[in-house]
Amino acid sequence: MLVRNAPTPFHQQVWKATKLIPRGKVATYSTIAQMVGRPGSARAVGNALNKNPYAPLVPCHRIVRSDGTVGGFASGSEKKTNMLHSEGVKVMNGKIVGLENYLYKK
DNA sequence: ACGGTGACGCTCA
DNA sequence: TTGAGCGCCACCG
Repeated sequence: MLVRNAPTPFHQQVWKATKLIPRGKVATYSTIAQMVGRPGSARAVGNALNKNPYAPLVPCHRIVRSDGTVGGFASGSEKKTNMLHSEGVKVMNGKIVGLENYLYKK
């Protein structure tokens, strides 16, 4: 069947790693990929967050790209930008200002 | 400095 | 079941 009614361990790790990000901090897809033990597969991370059944539970809006761009989000990148502002993260034109300042690393 | 392509894991139809 | 796409990143020319 290949149709997984249950999420894979990889997904679980992605959501867990995302929830580990403290408020006011952000992380890149690559960072999350390394946290889950799948470096170089940042695509799978983005896909997992997009399909994550715990959308309000997982702060997927804290996940940004390596260059600091918010990228694309399911609920609308503009809304995410607003949420990031509420957390104290400076975002300008869909891009994190001082990404390294807010970048969360393991 | 810039642009385009390859590549990984997972999901959808 | 198989084939193709995705919220990407890194490398190469």
